Amino acid sequence: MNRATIRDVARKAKVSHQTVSRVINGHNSVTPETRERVADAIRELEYVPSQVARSLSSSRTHTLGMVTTDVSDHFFAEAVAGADAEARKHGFFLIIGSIEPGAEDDERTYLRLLLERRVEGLIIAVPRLRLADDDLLAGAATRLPTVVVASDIELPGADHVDIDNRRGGLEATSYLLAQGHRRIATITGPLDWPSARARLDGYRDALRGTATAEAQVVEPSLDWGLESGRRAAERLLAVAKRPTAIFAQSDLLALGAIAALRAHGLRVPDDVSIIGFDDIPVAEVFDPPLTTLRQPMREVGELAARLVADPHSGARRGKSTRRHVLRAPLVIRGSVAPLRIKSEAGAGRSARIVRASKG
Amino acid sequence: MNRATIRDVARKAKVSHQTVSRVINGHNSVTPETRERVADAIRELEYVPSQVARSLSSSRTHTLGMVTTDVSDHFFAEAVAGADAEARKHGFFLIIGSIEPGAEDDERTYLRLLLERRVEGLIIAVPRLRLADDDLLAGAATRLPTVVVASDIELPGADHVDIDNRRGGLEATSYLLAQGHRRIATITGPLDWPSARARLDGYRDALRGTATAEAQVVEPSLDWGLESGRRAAERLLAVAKRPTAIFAQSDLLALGAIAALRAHGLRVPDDVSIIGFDDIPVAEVFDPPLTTLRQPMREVGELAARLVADPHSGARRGKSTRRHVLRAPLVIRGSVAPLRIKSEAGAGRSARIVRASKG
DNA sequence: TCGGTCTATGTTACCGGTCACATCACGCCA
DNA sequence: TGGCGTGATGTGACCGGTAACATAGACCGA
Repeated sequence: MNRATIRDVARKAKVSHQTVSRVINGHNSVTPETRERVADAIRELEYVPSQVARSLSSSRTHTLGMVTTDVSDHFFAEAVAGADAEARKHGFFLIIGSIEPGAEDDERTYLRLLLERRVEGLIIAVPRLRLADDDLLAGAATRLPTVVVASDIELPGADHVDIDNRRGGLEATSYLLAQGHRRIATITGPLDWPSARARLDGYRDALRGTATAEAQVVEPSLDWGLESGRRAAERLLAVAKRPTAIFAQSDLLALGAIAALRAHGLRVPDDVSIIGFDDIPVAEVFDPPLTTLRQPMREVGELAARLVADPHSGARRGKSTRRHVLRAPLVIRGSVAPLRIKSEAGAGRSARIVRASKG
Repeated sequence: MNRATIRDVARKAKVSHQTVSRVINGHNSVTPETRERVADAIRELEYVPSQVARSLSSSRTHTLGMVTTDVSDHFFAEAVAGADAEARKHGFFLIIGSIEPGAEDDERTYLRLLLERRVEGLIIAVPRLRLADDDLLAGAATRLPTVVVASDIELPGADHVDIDNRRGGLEATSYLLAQGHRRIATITGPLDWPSARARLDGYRDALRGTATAEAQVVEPSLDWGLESGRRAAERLLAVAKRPTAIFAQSDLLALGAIAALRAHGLRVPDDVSIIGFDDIPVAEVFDPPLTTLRQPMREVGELAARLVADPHSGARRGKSTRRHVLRAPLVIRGSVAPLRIKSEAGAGRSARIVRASKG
């Protein structure tokens, strides 16, 4: 038994298929009586209109496409959830092509799938996009509203939405400086991520402004994860001049680093201060509660979807590229302490001096 | 400038549109020369075939639909990622209707949207489904392959995939018993979640088998989150007979509880042992590393998609409901210690006795 | 040499809606 | 009373593919 069509309903209600269409779409010029008859037929036949046919004839799919890094990454999942909700508000359906780590070749495949499905807008949330110079993407960006998220690729016709990573890196480091720290290390993310580079730039900006500060950059080989943080911290500990504070570019890196420091008998924040980046859900309940910068990924997703879905708010094809940057606010908790000089007596003083020189 | 159609390509290549169709679909009986000419035309016109038109005429959408609880929940995101990957392996595209907390009325809307888009299979991953008795869902389940995930609703014609929560609850509690604990509390999830009820059943199963054991059930009012865990632990501490071990039904509840215990000067696991459920990414790096049961949500998603996408592996409409249950293995880390009797001397003995009585 | 089979290609209908336009009945006003 | 605007409904084409069948050579064996 196949699904009923609009003509089946029409026959049953003894009207034309067009009248049925009018009822479905809530058109005004239909007699209440007719409307009722049609509604009955729809109910009896369990008729569900075909969006497929509708899309073909109206050439509107009410669908937005999003190509994203693996959604099992919490932050991209947040962005997806935000975009999804916002898209729906504008009457769009979001369909997602999620790229698994290691399957980066799929980027093109998924993009193509989305285009074949005639999405009416495109959100590209793949930080290390291989498609940057791809014709398919370039063509898409000129055809439909396109927003690039968390990536610095140049895509004519596309808007960009991103976290202000550089400023975030600057603020994280400045905060450590303000707490009196001078020997401040950073554990970066993988430097092929634009966000990692931007945070590193911010870190350097901050240190540049402070003559006495010493930089120490550790780049983890692999990813943003715990294990990388742990290993990076191990490397820091092997150095003669141990830092008094660490800016870890992700919360997981921070947590991994804390674990490694603990394993070496160091206390956080008493011996070493740590600041993260992300504000993952457990950051708050960790011991110590992690001081970090909150990445508003949900808002990023929402903004991206709004730009794509709402023709009035930008991302119109052909328009020049606009950059929307969202700030990552500092969340102060317990993993950063003022610098303590060796003798207990000097503990508070150092911090006070810093504050004085700042204000 | 509108997208080129198959007939535009045909005109340019001086063949019929059918021949173009043949080339696109890799049909064999086309001269290499013709194929080449068509391919050139496709390239020049930047032709991308319309999946919409294709679906309409072939009545195949190659699309699976998934209705899920908010994907910003890590575990559902995992399930979605698994289902997505598996669906793709079978040549399907997964489209998702994610229900935001508080917008449960959307369940029906999204289900309907999926049906309008003529999905060829359905994955329902909403633990507390309001649609349980809905005609729309019932009709869908008889029409297309349907799998219900992590829910105990009865849906004729649908397969079920779930974690073995009861066994998980049993094993968590048994492990605490095996460590010598007798006063064991549980912090449940919200009891309108089937998984929470099943874990509670498992907990009771375990205690029933041990005459000397004492149960203590705390149900958090709201959710599975940190704050609920914290509050639940507070309530436990207010009781005269303090438990020596706690089975928290989620890792976040566990972490929240640990935070509360610490705030009261209690050490984990020295004063109170805690076991969680989930194995979230940070469980491993927490201090102490959390002993917990790993929920293989990715596998759940994969299995669900496989059942729906592969007609040979079940979920055929009309067939009787099958139940597939995945085990949640125990992951032993550092948040559970053997029961210590007040006097330090007795510490190890208690645990030894238990082990002996068990083997 | 001729019908039969196979290959390459073309022709036409069809999928299930929407769109543009046609039609018809009715009421109103000059 | 006739013309016209308007509301309710119907008709046929069309969206861009696929499916089924038709056709025209080429090859092949009897």
